Amino acid sequence: MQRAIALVDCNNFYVSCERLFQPKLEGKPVVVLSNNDGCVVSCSREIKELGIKIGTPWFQLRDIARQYGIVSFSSNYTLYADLSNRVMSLLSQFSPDQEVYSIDESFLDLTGIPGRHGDYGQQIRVTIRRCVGIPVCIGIAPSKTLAKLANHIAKKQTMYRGVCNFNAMVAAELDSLLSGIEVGEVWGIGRRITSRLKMMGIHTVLDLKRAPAKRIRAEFGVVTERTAAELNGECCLELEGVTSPRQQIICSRSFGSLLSSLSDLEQAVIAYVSRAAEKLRSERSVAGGIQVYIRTNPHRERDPQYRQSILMALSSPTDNTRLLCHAALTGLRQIYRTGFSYQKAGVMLTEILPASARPRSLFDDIDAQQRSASLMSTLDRINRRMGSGTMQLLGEGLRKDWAMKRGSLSQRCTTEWGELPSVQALVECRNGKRHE
DNA sequence: TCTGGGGTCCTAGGACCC
DNA sequence: TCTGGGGTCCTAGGACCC
Repeated sequence: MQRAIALVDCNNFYVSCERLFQPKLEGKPVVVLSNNDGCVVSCSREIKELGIKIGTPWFQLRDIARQYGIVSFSSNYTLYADLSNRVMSLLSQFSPDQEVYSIDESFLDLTGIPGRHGDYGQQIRVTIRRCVGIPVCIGIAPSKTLAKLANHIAKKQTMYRGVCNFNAMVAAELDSLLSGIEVGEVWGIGRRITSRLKMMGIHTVLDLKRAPAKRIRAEFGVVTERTAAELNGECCLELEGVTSPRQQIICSRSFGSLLSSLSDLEQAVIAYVSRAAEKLRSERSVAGGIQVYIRTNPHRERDPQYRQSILMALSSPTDNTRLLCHAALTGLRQIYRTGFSYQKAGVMLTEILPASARPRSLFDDIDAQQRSASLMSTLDRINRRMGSGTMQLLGEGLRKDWAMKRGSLSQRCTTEWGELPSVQALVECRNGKRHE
């Protein structure tokens, strides 16, 4: 039986989330910005039509934004994560085998599901739109890589009405579609490989599909070889149903303004370690090492530049925020240099293993460990219930001059009682939808 | 003035061993 | 003068993804 893998991808996901509660923004140019309102990370169709690309620094768009009345939002991850969960949970009802690939994408295995998969795809679209309000497009194909491309076409070519099924096409039709797509659009073919492929005369997806496997292997390695095989309909990448525990947890951020004092950096590092440790405990894991790094702003070429990182081993793997902070601060003091303006710091938890597999030592202080575990779980419970950051280490500081800028943040409409939309706003939402 | 954050996998090369 | 071959493990860095 032919494999049928569907890729469901939300359209301009962050922008769609914002529009959901402000339907008057339908048809208007809207962008969502990264942390610190730095770069564009999601943009509406109207923005793409203006030639603006994802990743463009926002300050470079100030003039054009005024000219075209662009509406901008700071990123509201609480809102996006909640709406994503709703989409994913609905999608899980359409297939026994789902891989949630990212916040706005999910693979579904449709192999063996009876009926025409194109119709099934339309049914999925309508359901997501009606129940959550987010528009999605769907690509269906025998491999994940081809499903990605089918999705790309479903988004670009309106004649497919949001669902493109490669499995329903004859070979010549498919090849003609593939010959019209640049090779850089392929999942797994990034900027570097694209330019090297082009030097070899491989420009389109069809060119890569037809390239000799041995040559691709020799030039680019096993990963790209697999990608090419997937283009030929060979399914090399299986769906990964259960998410395996992470191997590293990173928390890093640029500061709202440049920092130079060690004490400011210490506050930020304590805050980042706290976030990372919270994630670690939520996965019931412990970490054996913690890496800290700091850097100046590489874009300010005239300023003296410095970047350094250090990996600290822990005497025994732990999930305790205070122990992790102690290691991180020891490291930070070793790499800190005076005379620089720092723009960013980060911490990375490594050597992660399940808490149940933590090695025991003869010298473990069982009492102290139990007290620490109970302190941490109380901390997490309070912050889950009362909101993140309700209870924190004093070392994070209270003023947080370094905290990131989020100038145009929307409400957390679906997760905070205090930020629920008013009845009137909801009526406006509904009326807005009717006009579509 | 202002340029994000969080991940994974693979490979090359060095250290070390027999 | 001529200096092997094969294996493992670790780390840093590159490339990719959203």
